[in-house]
Parts: sequence; structure tokens; C-alpha cells
Amino acid sequence: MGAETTRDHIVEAADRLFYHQGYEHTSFAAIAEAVRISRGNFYYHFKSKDDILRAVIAARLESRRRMLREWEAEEADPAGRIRRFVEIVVTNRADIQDYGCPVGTLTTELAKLGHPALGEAGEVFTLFRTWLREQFTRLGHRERADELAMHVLAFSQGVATLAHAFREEDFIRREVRRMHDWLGAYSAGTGAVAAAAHEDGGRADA
Amino acid sequence: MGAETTRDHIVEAADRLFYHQGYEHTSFAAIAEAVRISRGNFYYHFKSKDDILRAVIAARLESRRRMLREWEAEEADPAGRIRRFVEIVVTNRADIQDYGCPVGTLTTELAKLGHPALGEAGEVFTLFRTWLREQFTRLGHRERADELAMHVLAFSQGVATLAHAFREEDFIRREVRRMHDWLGAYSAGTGAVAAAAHEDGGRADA
DNA sequence: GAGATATTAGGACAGGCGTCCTATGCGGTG
DNA sequence: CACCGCATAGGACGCCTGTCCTAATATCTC
Repeated sequence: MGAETTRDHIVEAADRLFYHQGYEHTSFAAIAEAVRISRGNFYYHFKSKDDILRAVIAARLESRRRMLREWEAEEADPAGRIRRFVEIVVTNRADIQDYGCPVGTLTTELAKLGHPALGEAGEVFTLFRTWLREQFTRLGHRERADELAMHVLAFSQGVATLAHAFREEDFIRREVRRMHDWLGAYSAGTGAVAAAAHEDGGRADA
Repeated sequence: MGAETTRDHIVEAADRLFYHQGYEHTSFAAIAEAVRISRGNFYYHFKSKDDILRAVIAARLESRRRMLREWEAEEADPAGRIRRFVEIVVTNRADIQDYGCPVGTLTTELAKLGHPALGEAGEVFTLFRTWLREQFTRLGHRERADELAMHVLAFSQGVATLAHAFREEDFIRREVRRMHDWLGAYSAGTGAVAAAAHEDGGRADA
């Protein structure tokens, strides 16, 4: 805490405010007030608002990378790792109900603004997609790994958006349970793998 | 076209611009330019920007109601109606890839802005939820109708968000196919209904 | 055609924004 | 103690925003 630099404080406050209020709606004055520094002093650490945004995105990317790395260290089973990802919406349910998914909402906003940093924001999605794909590949679903990864991602975005709109915690838990059930067909031994492949394999890649 | 009032033109242009650029990012000047009227003239038809937003939301609500009514007239089978809803993401794939879901993105933005019209925007979600619930009820799933309705809604939001982020049409089609497969267990005759109830009934409502 | 009403145009206003500039304070080094 | 570079403060700037006001123009009624 005390060891953190002013720049870090700015990035942290901006991260939180961008998440809670949106990027465009968050003014320099608001960040300055949160960090308790003067407006003018911003431009010593960052050269523009875009610059702060990029720093925030980079910080988020790094934090997600770190999270995934920890999961990999703690959980050897790829299926267990995927389940951890699915559990995010439960773990962060309070924030999600209040503000939605940080990644999804920022990406959507930057797209509407035509902001040049949209691509960087999208990299967080790509990070998750690649990581999930890797886990499915290790489970023996190499051909369909990307499709399955995207399905899990779509789940989390759908749940986040509706949990935000309706604020219903039970809905989150039901959808997570449903997703765990679905994952069961892909995560167990060869028998279950074969069953899952049979279940919808014929149509999915027509 | 020619029969439309100026007010209608304003609402149409604002609707499109709010969808493409976001509510906050769309200025009065931008709407005025699109409608080809002067800025000042706005306040003859609307008393504030909020007022235009409310008119846009009301128009969207009405258009969705009309759409659902048409589906009900054309399609007697509740399962077919639900399938029509699922197909929205395919039908509107171009817009969705460019701008996301109009309902989801607006709701999310208004929530971040703390805008008083958030509740009205959310009514579109409620409209869909209630309608889907009604269709599932008619299919004989009264107890789980709301849960199933929410699942379909979550599907559409998840697909829309990711299709927007990644711009991949194949992804949309794969997810829609998956959803149709899932619906198959709930839409056929009593035999299939019983099978679906057995499939995950034991855990879903523990 | 005259008058009343409905509609439009365009500028003025105050406030907030991101940005920039300059002066001031702080902390370690010779 | 003098110095120098890092860090900060706070105000000035030009721009754009939503809003409001007033004058001009269409449109309709008798």
C-alpha cells in the first residue's frame, strides 16, 4: 500500500471508476479527487486520458494473466481449471450485479466510442479464449477446443449481462450449475468424452 | 416516409445513433445533423435529452411488442416461437457484430451513467423474459418456465457480446445450432418433455 | 387575404471537459 | 548551504455540451 507509486494509485482509481461509471463518463476531475492529487499533475504521469486507459487495460491484462497462472499452479486438471473460470461469475457476483463484466462492458463502450484502444481491450477476451482453448485441448477435444472455449465465454458474458440487468443471484447460481452439468460431458474420462462427442458431434461441425 | 412527423424522424435518428455510438456519446448536434433540423428546434418537440431517450425506449418497446405479436400470429407452436427468438442473433448478425445488442448495450450504459431511465430500458428485457416464459409454460414446463426463459435470454446476450467483440459469424451460427439442439429436449411431444425433465431436473431445482 | 397557431432557425448562455503552462515545494547530492 | 531534478499544485485556454430565448417562417382557419 504505502510502497505504491502515485502512478499506481492513479491506475487503480481509474480502473475502478472506469468499471463503475464507464470510461467516457469518468472525468479527470473524478480520478483526481479519488487519488487526491491535482488535475494538472496528471500530465506528469500520463500524457492523455487515452494513456491512462491503456495503462488500465494493461494492468487488467496482467492481473488476469496472473490469475490464470495461479489456477494452473493450484489445479492440475484442465476440467477443474475451466470450472474455476465458470465460478468467476459466482465469486464476483456482487460486482457483476452492480456493474456487469469489466471486460465486456469496457469493450462494448470503446467500440461505441470508436476508441483506438478497443483492440487492446479485446485482448483480455483473447487471453481467456486462448487459455480455455488450451484446457479443452488437454481434455482431448483438440478439434473443437476453440468452439467450446467460446461457448464458455459466451456463458459468462450472458450471465453477467443479465445478472446486471435483473440483479438476481439465484439466476447466476442456476446458470453456473447448468454449465457445470454441461462441462461434465467434456471433463470426465474417455467414456464421457465419447458420449459428449456423440451427443452433438454430428451437427456442430457440419 | 413522407407521412412521418418531425418528432418521429428525431426518434428514429436518435434510436440509430444511440445504438451505434451510445447515448452519452451522441450529442444533440449529431442528432440535429442527421435529421437536418436546427439544434434549438429540438426543444419544441422534447424538453430534454432524457426526454428523447425515453421516447426512443418507448419506441423500441413498442416495436418489440409488435414483433412478438406478429410471431404469435404467424406461429402457433410455442417451440417455433422460441426458435424465432433464438434466430434473432442470426437475422441481425450484421448489426450485432458491428454494435452489439441494442437492449443489452443500452441497459449497461444507462446503469453506468446512473441514468433514471434505466428502469424503462430494462423493461425490454422483462418483455422478452415474460414472453419466453409464457411460451415455455405452454410447452408444459410451468415450474421451470422462468428459468428456461432466462437461459434463452442469457444465450442471446452472451452470443451478442462475443459476436461484437470477435466479429465471427461462424461463432453465432454454431451457438444458435447448439441452442436449437438444447431446445429440442423441451419442445417436442410429451416423451421428449419427460426426457428433458429427467435429464437435469434432479439438480436444477435442488 | 388576414390573423392565429404551429413549427423552425440560430444565436446566447453557463458549465464541464481534456489539455497545457508555469510556479512552487520536496529530497537527496556535491 | 547550494543545487538540481523529481513531483505537485492550480489556474488559463479553447472547445463542446445541453439548455434556453427570441425572432422569423410555415400552415391552417375563417
